[in-house]
Amino acid sequence: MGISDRKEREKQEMKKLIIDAAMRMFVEDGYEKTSIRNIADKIEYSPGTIYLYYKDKDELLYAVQKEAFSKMLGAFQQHANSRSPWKRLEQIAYTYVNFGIKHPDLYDLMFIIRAPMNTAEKKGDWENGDACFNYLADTIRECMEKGLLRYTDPRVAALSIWSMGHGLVSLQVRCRFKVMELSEDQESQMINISIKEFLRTIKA
Amino acid sequence: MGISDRKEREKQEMKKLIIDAAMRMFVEDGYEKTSIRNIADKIEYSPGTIYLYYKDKDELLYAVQKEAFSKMLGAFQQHANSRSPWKRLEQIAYTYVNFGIKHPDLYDLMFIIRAPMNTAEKKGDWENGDACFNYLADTIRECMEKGLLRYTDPRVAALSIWSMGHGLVSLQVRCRFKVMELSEDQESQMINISIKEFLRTIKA
DNA sequence: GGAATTACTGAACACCGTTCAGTATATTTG
DNA sequence: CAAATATACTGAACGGTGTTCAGTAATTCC
Repeated sequence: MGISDRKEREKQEMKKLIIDAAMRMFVEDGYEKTSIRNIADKIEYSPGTIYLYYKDKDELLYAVQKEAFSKMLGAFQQHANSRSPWKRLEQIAYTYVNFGIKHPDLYDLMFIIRAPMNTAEKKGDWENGDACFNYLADTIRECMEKGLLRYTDPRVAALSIWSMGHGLVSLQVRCRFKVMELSEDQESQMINISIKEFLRTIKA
Repeated sequence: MGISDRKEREKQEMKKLIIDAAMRMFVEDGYEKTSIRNIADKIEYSPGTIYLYYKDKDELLYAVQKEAFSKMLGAFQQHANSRSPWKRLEQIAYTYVNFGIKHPDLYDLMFIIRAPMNTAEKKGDWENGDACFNYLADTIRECMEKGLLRYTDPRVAALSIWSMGHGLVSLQVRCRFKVMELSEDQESQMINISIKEFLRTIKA
């Protein structure tokens, strides 16, 4: 049946049109200014149309989040691909933090705001972050097999390393380091030193 | 002048009435459902009245945030008061994470949401977190004086320790650990192990 | 070509933060 | 004490939000 094939294809194209517009607005104008109405305006459709393709805003954000994660995975593949598992772990850490600071609005969507996790809850699982998390988890496993890490449980290692990275990024993008009264330069410098020191302390 | 004294007192009482109501709604109904209108309803005033006492919602949240920080300071004083600086540091870490997980909505206000930091920006400084941060910073300084920490810079130490704690809490309250597919029990257990391991690795 | 299906619209609903002319109360002044 | 002034508060209105749905226009089917 050629027609229903085309219909399906058109539906997918429309969904892509929507999340591409959303993604662009997200990066350019920030999360706060990306409303259903604004997205509809941008793609020259009525607000109601968006609801024919996504059940609600949460589901739309979930789709955009997926895109953001594949962008992060790309960054990992490009900047964290050393053959040495330890070196790769270091590269992952720096790439993660750089990504967060360079794309704060995408980082919001991926790790900070509550929004798209309701959809993840409904769907029963949250597949979006899988590939990125496994990139880290696999590297950690490799490191531990070679006895390069001080951890005994790879899950604890992943949880800890991820938390340290996320803590640094999220306190920085949410301006909480303000309390330390550092200059911008000092702040980003100290974040880098923190990563370096942390990696040093977890190394076997 | 007795009358203007009373007027000033009444003004302060009204401000307190507002933030107390806001604080209660925050904890009971969550951040999302705490609107200016709802707060006004609760204290039986019109929405406009609130704007006679707080310039905007951000400034109101800033005031509530202050309360939340004093609550956290109270928790520190109660549960992290060992004479031994190292033990106190450990207590601070556990108290911080417990506080965040026990009061996720207050934690939101203090460290996650963007909101009240605009007011902090305008005021030039962010005094709200001062006391809590200094509680940590002082303990770190004491530890370092006694050579109990592997860090060389106390600021880096504070940044790192705080980030680890915040990373654990915020990924947990925002359900991002979902990707690891752990049971609730496992998750909270691993968070505790992460803290323990982290403290072990930074100990000199 | 006419009927049935599909795609889309845009007004309407119930919220939100915020403003402001108008009113009611309290204080000061003559 | 009465009039004038100052203060405290109201609630409708503005422009925004996410979401729904009756109605319309286009497409596909028979």
